[in-house]
Amino acid sequence: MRIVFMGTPEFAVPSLEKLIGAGHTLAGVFTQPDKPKNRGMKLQAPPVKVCAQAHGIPVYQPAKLRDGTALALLRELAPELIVVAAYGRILPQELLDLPPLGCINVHSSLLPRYRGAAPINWAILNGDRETGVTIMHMAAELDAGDMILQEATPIGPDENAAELYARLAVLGGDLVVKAVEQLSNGTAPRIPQDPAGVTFAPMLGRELSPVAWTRPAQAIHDQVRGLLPWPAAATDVLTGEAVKLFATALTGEKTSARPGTVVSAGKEGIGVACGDGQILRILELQAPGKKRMKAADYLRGHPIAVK
RNA sequence: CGCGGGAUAGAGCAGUUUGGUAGCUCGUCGGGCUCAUAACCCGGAGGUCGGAGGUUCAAAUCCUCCUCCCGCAA
Repeated sequence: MRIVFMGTPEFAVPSLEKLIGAGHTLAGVFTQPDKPKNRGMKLQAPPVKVCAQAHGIPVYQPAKLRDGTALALLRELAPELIVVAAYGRILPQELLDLPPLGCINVHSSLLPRYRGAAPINWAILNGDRETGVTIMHMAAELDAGDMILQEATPIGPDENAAELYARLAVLGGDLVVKAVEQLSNGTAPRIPQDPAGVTFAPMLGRELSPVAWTRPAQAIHDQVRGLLPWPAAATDVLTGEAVKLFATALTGEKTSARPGTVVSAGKEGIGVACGDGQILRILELQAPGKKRMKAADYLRGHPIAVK
């Protein structure tokens, strides 16, 4: 099938690669323009661009989708179907209407739950035990279109959002290939989303980082896992400066210490008292200006007083 | 030229201001103690102090340039 692919970050790469692998004709790839990012404000090419170029597929990075040039370009490319995966822009109706088979989207949640920008993170932050990937038709309203395929996967008790992100990206790639196949032979279902089950997953922000140790250990464990790789949970109970937490472990051990108290520090990690009386063990952290390291390594150069 | 921090033994850090024999905690190796141990005691190995120049009798330390890493901001 003749397809135009639209996507930007790492999440979209497996979908693109699997569509190529399935033998489809990629007429073109749309991705966000290179943007000045990071230290030194260097221009950074989106992962999808790198992947597309490696396969010799023409890459387009329009700054605007509504000035007519994108529409003209798409007419020229004449795709039967547009596949979108984390493109990061809203497609105007005129683009949605262009391909004969329409536009489909790879979304990393079990819709109608978690419409929006950060579904993977919110599934973990809320303590969900499973999530998944949905392939759906695109509608004017964000992530609200009729569903074609959906696949669930359990969330591991210690799995973090970065790991889950990678898994769902692959799952989404497999699923989108199936959906394209069904669309091409006319067997694709259209399952409306149940309005009663709709929830939203807004973009993450730095304000989610600070850990409130008065919360239960499980909730903090979820926070640490859900906010990776960015913005990451952070706490200042160790040294007074904000330290990012990359990995924690539930111990099941009880303490009567006040929440936020450091009750142990050794090669097992750093134990901190939580609101429900349980001890949460910090396994991996990152101090300002430092690299991410195991808690035991951190302790060698930064002795911590245990109360 | 967006702002800032950093690179010293396998790991994490101190030492740099005020140049003068390379230090701490841990790991590692050997020995000892012990019913036993991730505990304790004794001893050892391991570092061109990120790289290249410069100043100096002498540079981890002062000057110049480079490479890589991290935080903020976007």
